[in-house]
Amino acid sequence: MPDLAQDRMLLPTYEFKQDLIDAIREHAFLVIIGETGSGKTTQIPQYILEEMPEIKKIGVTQPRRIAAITVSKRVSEEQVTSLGKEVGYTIRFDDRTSSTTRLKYMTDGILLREAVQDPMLNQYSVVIVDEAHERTLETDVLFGLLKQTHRLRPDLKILVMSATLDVEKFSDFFDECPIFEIPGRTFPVQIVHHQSMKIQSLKSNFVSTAVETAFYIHTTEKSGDILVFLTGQADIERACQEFGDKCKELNYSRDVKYYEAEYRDDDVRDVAIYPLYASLETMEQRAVFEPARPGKRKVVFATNVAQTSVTIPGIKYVVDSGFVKEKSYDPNTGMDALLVTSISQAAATQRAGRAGRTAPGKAYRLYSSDSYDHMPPDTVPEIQRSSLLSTVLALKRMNIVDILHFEFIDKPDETLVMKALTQLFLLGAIDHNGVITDLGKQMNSFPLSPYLSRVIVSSAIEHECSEEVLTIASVLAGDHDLFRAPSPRQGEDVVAEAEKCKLKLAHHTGDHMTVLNVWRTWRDNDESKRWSRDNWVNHKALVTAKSVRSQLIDIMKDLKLPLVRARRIEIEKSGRKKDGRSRETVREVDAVPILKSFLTGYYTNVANKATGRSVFSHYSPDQHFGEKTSHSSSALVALHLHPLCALSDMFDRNKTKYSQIDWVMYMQVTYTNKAVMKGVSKILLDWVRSGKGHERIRQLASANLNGESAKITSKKRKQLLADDSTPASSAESSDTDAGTGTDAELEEDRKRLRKLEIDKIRERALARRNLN
DNA sequence: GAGCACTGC
Repeated sequence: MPDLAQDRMLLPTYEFKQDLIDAIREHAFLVIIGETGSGKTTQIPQYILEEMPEIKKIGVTQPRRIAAITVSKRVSEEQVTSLGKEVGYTIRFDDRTSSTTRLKYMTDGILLREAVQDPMLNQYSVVIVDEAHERTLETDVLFGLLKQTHRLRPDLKILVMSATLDVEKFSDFFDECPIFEIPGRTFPVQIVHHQSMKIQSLKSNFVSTAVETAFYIHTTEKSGDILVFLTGQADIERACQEFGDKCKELNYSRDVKYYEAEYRDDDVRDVAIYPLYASLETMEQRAVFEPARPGKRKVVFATNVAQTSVTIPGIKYVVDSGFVKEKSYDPNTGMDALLVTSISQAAATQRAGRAGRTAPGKAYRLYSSDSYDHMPPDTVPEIQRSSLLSTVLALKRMNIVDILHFEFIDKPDETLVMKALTQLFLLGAIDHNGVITDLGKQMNSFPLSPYLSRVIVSSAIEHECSEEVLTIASVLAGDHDLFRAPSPRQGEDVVAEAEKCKLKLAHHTGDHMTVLNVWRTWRDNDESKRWSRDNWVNHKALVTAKSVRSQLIDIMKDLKLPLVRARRIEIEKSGRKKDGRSRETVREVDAVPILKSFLTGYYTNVANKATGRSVFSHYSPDQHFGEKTSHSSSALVALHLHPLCALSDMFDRNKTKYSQIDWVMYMQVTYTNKAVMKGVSKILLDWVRSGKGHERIRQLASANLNGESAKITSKKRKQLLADDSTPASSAESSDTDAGTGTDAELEEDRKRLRKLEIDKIRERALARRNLN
């Protein structure tokens, strides 16, 4: 049995133990830099535990659930206690702490939730924010909150731990606190740049270049596994294919001396090729983490999962394409853009570092060192490229009313904040003075987007169908697709079979009721994994939804919101003509109250379909008020159905359902090379017009949403709200109702504007990156 | 006809 106590003394942090303790005693804030393997995450909290008996409780945050679990397990072993006693962890759905817990690892989201309950964080004497360099949305908000808490509770110790060297920003933010540097224990990585390649020209062919480079490494470098960073599933599958083809050629020519000579290391002629991205089934992923068999070289084509979330043992060579797929939220259109962009220097460093975990390594960058020099030093923090709806609501809940002047380490764009405030007002979560309402408080209790929370509340108190809505919301809350799509490689029969399964489960009103159908059929089949597999349903999505659902039920009970089953209605179905009679009545859940509930949250996400076309255009309710408000800017973006949507014509070869679509609501829209909606159901426009929320649009202009009293005049606010980057033509067209002009003319307009909008979105996404 | 990565009382 290994001597854990002795191992601990061998870690780089050990020789700084006393200095660290002294520094923590002396200062309220401390920044600690420690590279991977320094032991900072496991050791420093233990030093405090052991050497500072006056400390009550230590909280350590991690950006990922897995890290919170594994680290706390390790530490409880080192402390020779069982997990959950002195040392424990808390993550969503899993609390392994008790009244005796003095060291608690948790996700940053948990601490954020706790801060809403108790802004003073009274249970903690020390709070440690780990992996601060990742700059997650939650960490950034915690920074601001912790600084505020410190003013009220000067005894609270706050430690920020980060891997990057560029931490002066953290220190500056926390009153220029001292920075402690702990040497890491990684191996040197030699960096090789493709000197004649500019990153701009690489963009069109980085996949093939990456494959060639990996192949070059395989044939010329000594043993050691290869990790190739690409951007997404499509890239990765193509790369695996191309690399495999190249290797086949090579094996075919084994007898030819020329090829033989290319091997520098005779032991690794054979390769095992692995794709790695998050949506891979767990089983398919597992093999990547096992060592390759002797004589084989592992070649892994991966997304950014491999940059932060998972570590693959044995990697000696890294190929860095220089690109990443990055999500950024556009407050003007309310759309998420998911675009391939070049990475930051910090990301490049992190990728290269993956080659030196167990031995000296080598990183091949597909771009020149000049291109590297021109990359932005840091990735834009998440808070500057996300919707701030939940964040702003949580801050308002903590009575932080003036969000625009909240102390963020990096301020989000004002448009981003104003958009969140506007939407929260439209949802009824804040009032005219920017103060949270009772409804807003209820909404904040749910671990969901404020849109979905609004829907749930409404289903309980207005539309009497919370049982069903809860189910649908639980599934939609996760971003797994409910159906799995077969790869075309599996053959036409399989594709057809999958489509048949989906058609069988699809509901004619769209995705919401389809979710309910799938859920109930899954329950009827004992929640069996086999049933999911056979019916091309994503089992994981349902299992996760099940725990979410029971969590939501607990919250409903706390809030005293009733759980009500939706009414059943009798529907006449034309059955088979067995005995000459063709009718049969069935009792079914009434879709109307359910869809109406969803509309209370998503009434600004409504689109209508151009006649005979597959394109939708966004509807702005204020068209009917004859005035233009901020959110009307997206009025003419062309929207497309995601192919997995129940209403997509993929399910309906005769396109009967499809042609009957007039108005729809959607839960989400993402722009990649066009704007694609997910979670789409048919609605009636009257439901929108008669909805409560609709009226709030009119009231918007006179509200002081940020809540800073009279600091911003209403004129100034209108300016802030107005989308001045929208082309004038689009602004005008959004004022005129779709009733004027012929269909053909409108279609022309839409086409033209769609192009403008798309260029704008791309431009803005890029501009935001370059700004920072 | 489409899927970067995380997360939540």
